[in-house]
Amino acid sequence: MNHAQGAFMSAIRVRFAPSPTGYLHVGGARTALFNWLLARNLGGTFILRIEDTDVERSTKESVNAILEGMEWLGLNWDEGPFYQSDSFALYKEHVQKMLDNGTAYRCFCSAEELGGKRDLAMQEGRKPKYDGTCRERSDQPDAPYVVRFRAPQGGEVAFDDLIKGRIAFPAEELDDLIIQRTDGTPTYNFCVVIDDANMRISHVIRGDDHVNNTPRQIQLYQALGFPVPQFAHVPMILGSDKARLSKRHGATSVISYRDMGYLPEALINYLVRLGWSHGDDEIFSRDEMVRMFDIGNVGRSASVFNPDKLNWLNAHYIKNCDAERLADLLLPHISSRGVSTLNGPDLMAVVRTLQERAQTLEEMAERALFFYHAPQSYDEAALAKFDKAHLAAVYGVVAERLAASEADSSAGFDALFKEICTEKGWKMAQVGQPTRIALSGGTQAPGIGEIIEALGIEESVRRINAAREFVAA
RNA sequence: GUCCCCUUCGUCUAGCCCGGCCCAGGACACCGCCCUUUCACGGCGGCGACACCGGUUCAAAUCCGGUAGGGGACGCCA
Repeated sequence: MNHAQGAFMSAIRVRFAPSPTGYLHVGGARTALFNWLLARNLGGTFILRIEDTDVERSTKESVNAILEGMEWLGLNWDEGPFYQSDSFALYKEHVQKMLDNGTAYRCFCSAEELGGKRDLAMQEGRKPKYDGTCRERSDQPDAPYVVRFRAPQGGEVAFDDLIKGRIAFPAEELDDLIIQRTDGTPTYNFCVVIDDANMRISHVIRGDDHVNNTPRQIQLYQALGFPVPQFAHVPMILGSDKARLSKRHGATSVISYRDMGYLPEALINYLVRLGWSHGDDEIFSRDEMVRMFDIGNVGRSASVFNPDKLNWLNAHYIKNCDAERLADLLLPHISSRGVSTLNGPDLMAVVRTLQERAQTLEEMAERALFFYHAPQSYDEAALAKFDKAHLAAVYGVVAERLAASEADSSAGFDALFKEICTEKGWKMAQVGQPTRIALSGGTQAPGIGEIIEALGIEESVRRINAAREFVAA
C-alpha cells in the first residue's frame, strides 16, 4: 500500500457519510463497501456518519433504513453512527472563528437576488458563481445574512485522487460558498470538512459527483489549518441506458434486493466487481475481497448495473449455501405466499432439491410451493402427450411399486423407476414425465427421485393416486 | 454555457503506469452441441471490442496531440 507505509504510518480512518433522505441504494452501498474494504484491508477504522444538516429533508426512517441496509450487507462500522446534527455547536464555533479571522464574511444578498444573477450568468454563458457583492463590504446592516467562505483567489487547487489521478481546478472557478445559512445552520461542504478533520479521516472515499466539491473543501481545510486527507472518487453506477441509475431502471434499494431474494454475499460480490477488479477473478468471499482489495484497482469510468450478472452470482451463492441457512432465509418468502411448511416435508430437504435450480429466493419459494400443496390441477397440455390408458397404467404400477418400496434416497427411487421401465418396456420419459406431473402438477420440477425423497413415499403415492383418478374421470 | 471527468466485446472487466508475450484474455448474456426423466446444473464450442484522426517508434490498446461522444458539477441539497 503505497499510501500507508513507513514507521510513521498514520492511522487509516475512513467513513461512509450518507444523508438520511432515503433508503440505502446500491450506489451508496458500493461506496460504503469500498470504504469498509479499505479499512479492513489496512487494519484501519471504518466510521459511519449521518449527514443530517438538512433538517428539512432528513428523517429518522431513512436513518433506520440505511442502518438496516448496512447491517444486512455485513458492513459493520467501528465508530458511530455519528450525527452531524449533534455537532451544530462545534460548526458554529468554527464559523465564528473564521468570521473573526477574516476567512469568512457575512453576505446579505437574498436568495432571490442570487437566483436571478445565476440564471442570467448561465444565459450569458458565464460561470454562475457568486459575484462577490458582499465580499468587501464594511457595513453590517441589521438584516438576515448567510456566512460565506472567502475563497482564496489566484492559482489553482489540485489534488491527487487515488482513483482518478491528479485533478486541478483554477481558483477562479471556485466561488465563495455559503457555510452557514440564514437560519444559522451550517451547510454540507463546511460540515464535512470540520467532521473529517475532527474525526481524523485519512481517506475520503465518496461518489464521483463530489469531485467538484473537493477543491473548495481543500481550501477550507487550509483556511481552518487542518491537514488535507487523501481523496478517492468512485465512478457512478449507470442504468442500462447509461443514465444515472434510478428507480426507473428497477430496484435501487439494497433492502429491496433482500426482499427479492438475493443473498447479501451475492450483492456484495456483484458490487465489488462493479468498478473494481483483481485480474480475472469473479467470485470473492468476504475474506478474499478484504485481502485483495486495493483502491488503486478501482476503474476510472462509470459502470452499468447488470441484473443478469447479479442473478448469476446469486445462483452461485445459492448453490453453495448451507441448506440450513438457506431454509431460514427462504421461509419468509414462502410464508408471504400464505403457505405453511408445518404440515409438509422438512424445508431443508426441499431446499436441497431446488438449490441448483433457482436464481433467487423468490424463485425458489415459488418452485417450493407444490411440496406443501398437492397439485389442485395438472398441466393438461403436458398430460395430453400421453394417452389415457398409458397414464392409467403408469400411475397404477408406480403407485403400487412405490408403496412397496424400501428405498429412502433419491438414488434409490431413481433406480426403482429404471426397474419399472425395463420390466414394462417403457422409456424413462414415458414414466418420469407423468409421474412428475402427478407429483408437482407441472413439468418443471426437480428430479423424480429428489421429489419423492423430500415428499416421502406416503404422500407421493397419495398424489399419484389422485392423478390416476383425475385421468380416469 | 462554463469547469471537471470518462471512452477495450451488448454488459462487467484484464492488459495501459514500465510500448513488442495482444491479429487483445476472463466473466455475464446470447447461439450451438453434449449430458439428461422435465426444468435447471455442468461440460465443450461459437458470436463479439481497443470511439475516431493524426503524431512518435523498427513496433502502440499501451506514449503524445486533436476531434467526437458520454457523464458529472455549477443550490441558503448532500
